Amino acid sequence: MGRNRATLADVARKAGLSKTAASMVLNGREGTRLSAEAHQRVFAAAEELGYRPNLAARSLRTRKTATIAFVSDIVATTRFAGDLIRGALDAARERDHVLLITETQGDATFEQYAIEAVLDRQVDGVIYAAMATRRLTVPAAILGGPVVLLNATSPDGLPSVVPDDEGAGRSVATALLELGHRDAIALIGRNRLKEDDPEVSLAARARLHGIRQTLDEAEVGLLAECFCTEWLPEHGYAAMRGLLSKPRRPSAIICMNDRLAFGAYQALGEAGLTVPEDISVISFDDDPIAAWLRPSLATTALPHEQMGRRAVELLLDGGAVEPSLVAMPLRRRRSLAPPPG
Amino acid sequence: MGRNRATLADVARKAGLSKTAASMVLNGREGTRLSAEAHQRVFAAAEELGYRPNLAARSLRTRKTATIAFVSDIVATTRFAGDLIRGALDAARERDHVLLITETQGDATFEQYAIEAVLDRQVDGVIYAAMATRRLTVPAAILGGPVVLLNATSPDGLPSVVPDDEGAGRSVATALLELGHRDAIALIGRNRLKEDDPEVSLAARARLHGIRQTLDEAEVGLLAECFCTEWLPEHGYAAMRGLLSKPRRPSAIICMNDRLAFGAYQALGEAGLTVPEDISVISFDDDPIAAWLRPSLATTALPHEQMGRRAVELLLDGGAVEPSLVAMPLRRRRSLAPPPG
DNA sequence: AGTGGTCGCTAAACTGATTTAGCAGAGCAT
DNA sequence: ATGCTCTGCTAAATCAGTTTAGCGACCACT
Repeated sequence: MGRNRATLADVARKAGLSKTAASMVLNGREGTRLSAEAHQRVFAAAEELGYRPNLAARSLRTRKTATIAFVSDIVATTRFAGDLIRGALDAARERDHVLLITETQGDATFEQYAIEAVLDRQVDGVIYAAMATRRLTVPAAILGGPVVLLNATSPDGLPSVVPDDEGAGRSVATALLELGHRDAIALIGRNRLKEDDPEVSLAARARLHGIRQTLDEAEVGLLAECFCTEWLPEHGYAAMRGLLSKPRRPSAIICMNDRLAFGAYQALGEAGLTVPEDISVISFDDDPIAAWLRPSLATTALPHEQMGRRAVELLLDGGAVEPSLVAMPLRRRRSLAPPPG
Repeated sequence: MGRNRATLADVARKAGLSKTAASMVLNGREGTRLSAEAHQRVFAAAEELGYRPNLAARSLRTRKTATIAFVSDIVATTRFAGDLIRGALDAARERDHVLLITETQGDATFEQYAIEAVLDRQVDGVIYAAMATRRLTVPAAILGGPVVLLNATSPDGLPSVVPDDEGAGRSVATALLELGHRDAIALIGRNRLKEDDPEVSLAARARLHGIRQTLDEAEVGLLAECFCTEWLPEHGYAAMRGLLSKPRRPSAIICMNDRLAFGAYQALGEAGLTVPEDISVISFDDDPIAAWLRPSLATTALPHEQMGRRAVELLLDGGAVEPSLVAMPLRRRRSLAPPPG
């Protein structure tokens, strides 16, 4: 790859100057007393030779690589990972940096390996990302340089970027209250594990808290709360069937994520009920399926792209130490209507 | 990041040997005449100092970086990208390599930038990936070193890895024939643009060809073929409604991808028809929603993870020049049944 | 005339590895 | 005693940049 590229020495020779002069000119160093003419000659030579610096050589001296490590537990399995990466990629490009991506798959050996691999390559900093918003402990090895946690927080007080799930909970509840829903709001997706163990999830607790807080302020109680062992369509389906078997039918359903809502839609369809005329549905995440459902599903979007971007900014530009909360915008779609009757 | 790491010189000093000796021992060079004792002393010293080589220095000399560039048009917008990357990541790790990921967003300027950024970093090779299987022309700049096309082919005859869409077409048609479907099979998702322009898609034509070939051999014709401007749920929905408005109802539907099938399910549900008792459905991709649908959707899986892996193997280990076809396994699920009546 | 300062530039050191060329000593044959 | 080979090891060059220290020419001032 890239044999016979012109070197700085070539440029210097062609410009009739020393390597030192060429280096200084090309790096735009202030305060050198090189003549305007020398500048021109160097630029012309570099241009003509198609000179591009060898970054390995440069970083050997400067210990900078313009490379950021993006270490995550699981890249692939969530549809969101791509957005996280894309945001980071964009922000990195704007700052002339590039991303070295590795995955630990939640395995300690792989993690060890991944960390060593990136540290050996002298990355300028590490973004340590989790695919589910949660608390985690970062390996000591990377603490030697800048680190930003993405979609995670840590007890070490490292800078971090997380979505504002609590705000999303408030948005969701507010949206229903504004439509006039009061005592017949049901919740699908309670989950003790996710709510109580921050190493599993921070989102569940925050979403629930936001919802509760808003409803409490309006002096509204939940009609029912369904527990689900996982947040998958089948669990949403089962929960919805359970709700429909009860005497009082809810006027609105809040699902803890879109996949649950997808399952709820299926149960509603089978029961011959119509969204939103019979029941409104709203949820969290803005998974692509939310827009594909009929009727389209109102939800609050996980701002993954923005989060990825923010993480890079925090890493390179520095910034706040307290967790950086990124707003989750409400997507108003057709699954919302005033309560029937 | 990684200040005060031990250098090779430190190891050599501690072992009471020269840098040369230390280097040779640590690289396991054959044919050096260094004593067993010298080997031990070097290993011990390296271990004790926690020595890790500075890869910038090494690659300055060797022009190898153990780094592969993964350049793609669009990482984020498809749920599949993650699998492609994951497969590549795994294979790279097994070979002690690491992935530098960049995205061109289909923009020529970004592409130029991305290519320069990775070449400047002296990557050992480039994987050039497309998110939709298609033909493309790779930028001349990367032709200086090893290149593998992933999910794409090029006129240059570069090594490439693509899914076996034609085989998938045959699997799909065969599955229906085996169940006894004959003259009432309809197809959703014909698309002239995708079928005729290889720079847009190679999959559409190949899938169609596989289906046709198998049906022809069984002397079965398609009951109907619906054209769709895009392969999104709404188009599948519209197509399915169209089919249902005709006098003869199909016994089975082949959708060109799972999103179309999702839309078809919605139309079937609204029409009060049951899958698979009234109509069987089968499609392509194995999008996560396929398993989530009720009933679960039979489909042929895009083997993205394997493809990513294969691309890295081809790049590092060399191999066949003709396009490497990766099989698309059939996922038999509940949406299949013999024709009614 | 001597001194000091500024200007415009360069030689050489330095980064941390790999690699080439070759040296000192031992053993052996002549 | 001399020449030869083999063993076990090392000095120094090299990769392509950045950075430090400083050199010679010219000018102004005393």
